[in-house]
Amino acid sequence: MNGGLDRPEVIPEATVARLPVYLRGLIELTESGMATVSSVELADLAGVNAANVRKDLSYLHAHGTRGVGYQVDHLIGEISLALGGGEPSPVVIVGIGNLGRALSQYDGFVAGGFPVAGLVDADPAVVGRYIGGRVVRPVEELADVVTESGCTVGIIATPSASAQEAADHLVAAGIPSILNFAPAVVHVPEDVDLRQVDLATELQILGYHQHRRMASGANAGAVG
Amino acid sequence: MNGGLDRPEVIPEATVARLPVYLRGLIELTESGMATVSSVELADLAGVNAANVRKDLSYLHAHGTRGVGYQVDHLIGEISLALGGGEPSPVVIVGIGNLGRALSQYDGFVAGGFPVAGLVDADPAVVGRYIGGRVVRPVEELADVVTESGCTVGIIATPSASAQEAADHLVAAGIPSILNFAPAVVHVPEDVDLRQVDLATELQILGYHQHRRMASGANAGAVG
DNA sequence: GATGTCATGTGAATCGGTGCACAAGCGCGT
DNA sequence: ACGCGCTTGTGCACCGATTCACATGACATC
Repeated sequence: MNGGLDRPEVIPEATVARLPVYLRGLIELTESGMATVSSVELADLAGVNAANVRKDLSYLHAHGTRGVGYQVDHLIGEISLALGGGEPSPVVIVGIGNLGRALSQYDGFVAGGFPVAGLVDADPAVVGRYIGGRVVRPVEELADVVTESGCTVGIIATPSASAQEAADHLVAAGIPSILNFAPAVVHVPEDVDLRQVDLATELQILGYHQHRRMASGANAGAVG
Repeated sequence: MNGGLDRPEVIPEATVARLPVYLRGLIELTESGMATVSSVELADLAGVNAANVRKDLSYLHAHGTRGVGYQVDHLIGEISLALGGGEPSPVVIVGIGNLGRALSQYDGFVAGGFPVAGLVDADPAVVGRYIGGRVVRPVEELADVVTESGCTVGIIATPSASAQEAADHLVAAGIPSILNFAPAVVHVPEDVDLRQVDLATELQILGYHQHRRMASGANAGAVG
């Protein structure tokens, strides 16, 4: 088995989450003209431990040279390959409110290989409007939008109450990967990959730490 | 020691990250008129394991009643208390581009106890404009904005290149909690709490899973 | 060609988190 | 008053992730 492939079958989830950060740092290095990078430098750039970087990279083809470091361009190629094969994955945004509009014009998406290929909304008052040169289509046509543009990623930017409905539409349209910005828990079949980005939750986590810092600071002066 | 307090000194980070999700579910339950909730129901609502819910709640004052469940309103009070003491924490947004504008009008913030108290930007072309009834002030006045409104949370919505500068400004203004939306690693003193919300990274993580699913699906037909 | 310096790659210990499984306990119906 | 069913609270084992520390190995210099 394995057909002669020496690429590891699976990359730990925590490593996958760091690869994009490494990639960004490496691209910066390329622009600075650096040809090689050590694990210590890359760790500093990504804000993690150096041994962690080395172990992460050991899951890829990306072998470094002892005493020298890693070849930046080779590393970029390997990480890009791992993160989707270098093929762009068009995304469709469901829910064109404040957030949806901002996301549809966010240039980080296309730069990262995720061009916005479609906008849909359930509100007839929004359907037909043009946002950044793209027309908003009705949610009923979601399956068509997906078929036409080959979208593989869906972004939910609806109000919380409509999030589950939006997810159901995306799943029905055959979208395998969903990014949910609505502050609501949505359920999807287990073969669909769902990630949650929750601004309010992040703020509340910050609030907890702040609260605790003040409380323990007043009592003991120790923070952790 | 402990002065008679029976509240645990520290709540695990993973638990803290789930508390806001529980809180949202509990508020929904209140609106439905439910007075009590079992760990199984709450777990289903939050999309986690029931034993996990019980263990999480055991870190709070929130004791349930065996055979009955937890009292919804009491639970809401305890979680709110843990997550910042119930006091609203005004936020200041640095960088009023597409994302900053969307965030400044995002109603989830004020609903979660994080009213937007100030907008600042480094671009003179943006300073002075009104967004949702609030004027954009120059970044040089950040310290004044913080002092006037009592902001305790800063949101970085600048381009990546300006993120570190924005963070430095926030730190200098005495902000203890920062939420960074820019796709860049920023460094802050260790007494400052920094959280990263990176849309591009999230998409790339989705891209990895998608890529792997296709690759292993073509070879072995097994997905994990 | 030998040697010293530097950085990779990894074994192993540790830490935090998760989830099962069960004992303890509360309330309701009979 | 008694027992049954339901739910909490938690001990324990498992798992993934992190980090230290060190052996391995390459390059440059003399």
